[in-house]
Amino acid sequence: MTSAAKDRVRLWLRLLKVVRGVEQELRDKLRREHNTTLPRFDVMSALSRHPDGLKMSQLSGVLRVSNGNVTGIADRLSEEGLVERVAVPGDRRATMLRLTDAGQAEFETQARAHERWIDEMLQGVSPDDARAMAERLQAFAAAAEAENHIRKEDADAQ
Amino acid sequence: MTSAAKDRVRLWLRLLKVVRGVEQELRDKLRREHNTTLPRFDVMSALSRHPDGLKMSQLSGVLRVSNGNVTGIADRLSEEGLVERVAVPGDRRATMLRLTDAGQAEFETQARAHERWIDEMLQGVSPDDARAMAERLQAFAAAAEAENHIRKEDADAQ
DNA sequence: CAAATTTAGTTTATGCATAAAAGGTTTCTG
DNA sequence: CAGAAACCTTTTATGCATAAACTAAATTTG
Repeated sequence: MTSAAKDRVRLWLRLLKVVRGVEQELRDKLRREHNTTLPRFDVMSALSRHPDGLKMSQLSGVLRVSNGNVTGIADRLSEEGLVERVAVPGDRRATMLRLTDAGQAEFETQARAHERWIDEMLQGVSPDDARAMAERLQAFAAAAEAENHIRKEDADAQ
Repeated sequence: MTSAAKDRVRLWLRLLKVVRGVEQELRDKLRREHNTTLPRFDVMSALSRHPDGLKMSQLSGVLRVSNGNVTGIADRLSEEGLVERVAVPGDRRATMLRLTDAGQAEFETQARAHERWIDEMLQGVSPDDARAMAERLQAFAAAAEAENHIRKEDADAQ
């Protein structure tokens, strides 16, 4: 392994460790404090950015997960009255998923906590460092997109 | 949200996107080219660093996953003859898990490919940038460990 | 327009992940 | 040393993730 390869592998292992650690902490907090999960939060977050709702296939496209996956999460959120399935006029195959009023209110609470947790957990990163690293990552992601065909944009972008 | 919080949240979203992208690519390659998965690779990697084997509880500790989780992965690897359960003399509750010769050979092949993939995917990061980011992440992880109680070391460290 | 194809969503089978309960063993302790 | 406590692993129940099969509806096309 060349020295450059070693540097890259080391970076990857650090990235993985930090991201997994923060993600695990977020999962724990969501479970303990809001009785929910990251996948459920992600679904509600996507729906919150599309107040008119999203078709199931659009939702799985935005979240980059499989169709069948979204079915199950939507089932459970729907049982709790946080989302609802709405028929699409003119296409009886499709259904829209959208937040109920209760779901919208619940999500806003969760989203505020989510931002706060991230800011707290990343206190050890100065704003300057945060901007610098975000820029490097952005450049890398753009290059990877072009070259390695790693999937594009959206997801949870602000 | 303060400007500093915005910078941190933006950094987090970028980190998540990049790490998920690379991880997904690794999962796909492991599946397509070696007919295995990241959790299986992680188990074999840990065992490879402990040639005398690890007790199930040590293994779940090192990998930071639950006990029951390791049971299932060990079952499947064992069915394929890649790992074996060995009785622990003097403690009939415990079992050691260790790589078979076939498992060790298979892991070495996979590990070489794994390193190569990472180096390829991270070509867009210069060795200097890689070292700089790794150092920042290391400092952050150390601070988080002390303050936020995010779990400690080992995992897949070189 | 009828048959073939494509599209939208769910269902099924499998694997990974957890928490909680259950099963034996070992160790502690009165 | 006998009962209690702690320990090690597996089992069970639930949720997320995929791929592949399936159902139903819309679209294409001969």
